[in-house]
Parts: sequence; structure tokens; C-alpha cells
Amino acid sequence: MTGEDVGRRRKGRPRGFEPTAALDAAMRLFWAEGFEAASIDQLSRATRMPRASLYQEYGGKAGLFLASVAHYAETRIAPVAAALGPSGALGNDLSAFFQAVIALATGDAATPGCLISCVLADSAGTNAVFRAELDQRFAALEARITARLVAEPWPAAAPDRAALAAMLAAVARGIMLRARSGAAPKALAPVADAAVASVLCLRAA
Amino acid sequence: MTGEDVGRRRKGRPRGFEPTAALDAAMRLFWAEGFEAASIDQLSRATRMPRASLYQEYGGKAGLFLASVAHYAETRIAPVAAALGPSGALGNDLSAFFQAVIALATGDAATPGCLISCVLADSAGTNAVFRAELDQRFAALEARITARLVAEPWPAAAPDRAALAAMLAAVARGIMLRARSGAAPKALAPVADAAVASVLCLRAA
DNA sequence: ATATTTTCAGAACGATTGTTCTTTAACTTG
DNA sequence: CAAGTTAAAGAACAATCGTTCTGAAAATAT
Repeated sequence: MTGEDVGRRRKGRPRGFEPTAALDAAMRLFWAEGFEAASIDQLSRATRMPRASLYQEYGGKAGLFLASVAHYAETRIAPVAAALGPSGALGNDLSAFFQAVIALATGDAATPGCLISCVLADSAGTNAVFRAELDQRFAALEARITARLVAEPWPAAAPDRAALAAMLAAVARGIMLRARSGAAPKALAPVADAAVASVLCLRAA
Repeated sequence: MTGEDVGRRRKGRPRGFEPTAALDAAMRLFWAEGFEAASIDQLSRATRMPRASLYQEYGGKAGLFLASVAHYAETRIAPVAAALGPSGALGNDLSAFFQAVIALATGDAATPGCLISCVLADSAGTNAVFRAELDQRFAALEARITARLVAEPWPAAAPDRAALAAMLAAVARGIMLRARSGAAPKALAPVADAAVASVLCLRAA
């Protein structure tokens, strides 16, 4: 009942590409170019996957894109969300979170902004599957922020925790968008600081 | 020195399309589909412009897209920015602004979100012209919000006015993105309310 | 060894892409 | 009316799109 003999080699010809590296390369290409602009030819070249294998593994361009988004969420977004803690004071945790957001969105000049907020959002306009995926990814981050906020004491007059979390998520996405336009980390840090300050003000009120 | 005889008919065969209506149709198609996914065929059909006229007037797809973005800024974003006033208390003006943002992003189910934040942002990944356009449009809104904020008294400890404006712009864009994922106006209103409340808290501190 | 299985490399597919060109239609001007 | 001018309609363009298919290559199993 082990399912697969992971240590044992498969029977046929071994694949000439490394699956995780291939997915990361596809992710970066989609991130840079957008879903429509990234062609199968480019993807096949960047991932070093033969086209046949690409269709075998992911069923097509849309499947590879969704897999890239999942890979992005696991390897890029999860660490950012992890910065929320709780591992210290609320202000510190939120600052660390936004710092990670800015680093993600500006870290590589070839991939400015966010794959989800800047690329998936575009294709979500008419594609129902992509729209559902976008909705789920957005909701997941908001839930994570909410979880951090409810671990905190709030005055009775403060806005709903979920609303505050959604606002913070909106700021994070606005920062990602601003990075897509070429904004530097130093220009984005004050935006994050203002958001943190305003939330701390509400908690102290 | 009048430039053009506006009342007088042009010399050759009259155009069979209405330029402003055509631009609005192109804008809506780009808004719904994205830049890459909207084809010249679709655009020509939606605008009722013959392809030859489309190339004559706008030089190509990119030119039509940039013209659509300008038309969008004038007809859709300008009224939203106008809601900022100043025409009343800060909280009222900001609420009116966000209400207009939500209405714009959710008003037509065929065009969820924002042409600039959800569509132009995608193509800005690799196209330098589009990226510069995005940067300029973002900066313009932030300047407009800053202008509203500086007309207000603030405590000395409050964040920089420009930073606050950029944060509010980020929230607005985050709301647009959330609308792209299918969020209803009722789900977005609390996000706006939280942003307004947090800024008012800072001013009262 | 042969058989079997899996992948690779690339040709091939029809469809569609953005763009240009050609011909015809519909006007104003002289 | 004829001449001149502008736009419409759509054919034509090479290029590229996403996808499928074919035959050879490289491994294990018997």
C-alpha cells in the first residue's frame, strides 16, 4: 500500500527535465509575460520540457498555468504569510509581512509585481476557472491575516477583524500592483508603514 | 486659426462609425478580455470600425489600447476621483470615493475590476511603454488623493500625507482586484469602511 | 537477447494572430 | 458631370498560436 516505489527507477526512458525546476521556470515566465503572452514554445524552452511531456503532465497551457500558480502560492506566498506570525507585537508582525510583500514584488526585475494579482487577475476577466482560482487565493490570504488579527485584543469600536484583514490584504495587493509599474522598494515602504500605523491606531483607540 | 471646420463635412466618404462609441466599445472589450486576448477581429466587430480604419486611426492594437486606457481614465476614473471633493468632511469624501470605486469595479458583470489595475498591469510586465503608462496613471491618482489630504489638519505624529494617499490608492486597487475575482459590492463595502475608519483614527490621534 | 514502457525531438495540423493591400463605395469640390 | 478624396469591405500576408501525432531513443523487465 505504499503507492509508489519512490526509490526505484521508473520503467521507460527517464525524463530529461527536473519537474520542480521546470515548474518554477514556467511560473517565472508566466509571471513576467502574462498568461496569454507566454507561448507554449517559450514555455517548452524555459522549462526544458518537450511539448509532448508538457501536454502529458499538465494537459495544456491552462493546466500548466494553474500548476504554476499553485507552485507560486507554496513557494512565494506561503513564506510571506508566515511572516505574519504571531511571533511578536502586532506592529512588528505586520511590518515583517509587508516587508516580505515588497521583497517579493520587487526582488527580481524580470518578474515585477505578483503572479496572482497582476497576471491571474487579467485572465480572470472571462475565464471562469481562473476567476474561481483567483477568488480562492485571495480568500486564503485574507483568512490568514484574519487569524493573526483575532489573536489580538481590540477596542469595542474597532472595525470587524475580517474587514481589517481584507483591508490589509488590499493594501498588500495594491503594493504588488505598484511594483508592477516599476516602483522601487523605498517608494513602497512608506505605504506599508502607513497601513501598519493606521491599524495600530485603531487598536489603540 | 480654428484648426478644424467642425460644422463642415469632411471631403471624402463619411465614416460609418462613431469615434467615441467605438473607443468605448474597444475599452470594454479590453477591460473584459485583457490586452492579448482581445483580437483585432473582435475589436473591429465590437467597435464597428473596419480594420483599415482602425490602423489608420490608432496605428495598431497597442495604439488602440492606449487610447482606450486614456478614454477609461477620462470617463471612468475621473468621476471617481471627483468624488474626493473636497465637498464635505474627510470621512464623507473618502467614503464617497470608495463607493464610486466599488461601483466602477462591480457595475458591469462583463467588465469586473479595473482596466488599469487588472489589464494594463498584466501587459506592463514586459512592455516598457505600457509600464510607463501604468506608472503615470497610478501616480496621477495618488497625487489627486494627496491633494485632498493636504487640505486637512493632521496631528504631528501622523504619517506623511503622500504615504497615506498611496495607501488609500493601494486599498482602492486592492478592491478593484477583489472585484475581478467576483466579489460583490456588499463584500467590498466593509473593506472601504475599514480604510476610512483607520485614516480618520490617525487624524484624530 | 527481445519485449515493454516511457520519453524525446520535431514535424505537422488547422486555426488564428496582427498587419497590409486592393478594390469598391460614398462623399465634396470644381 | 468629372475629378478628387476619404472610408469601407474584405482578400491576402507571413507568422505564430495551441495542440496532436509520428517515429526514434533510452530505460527496465523477462
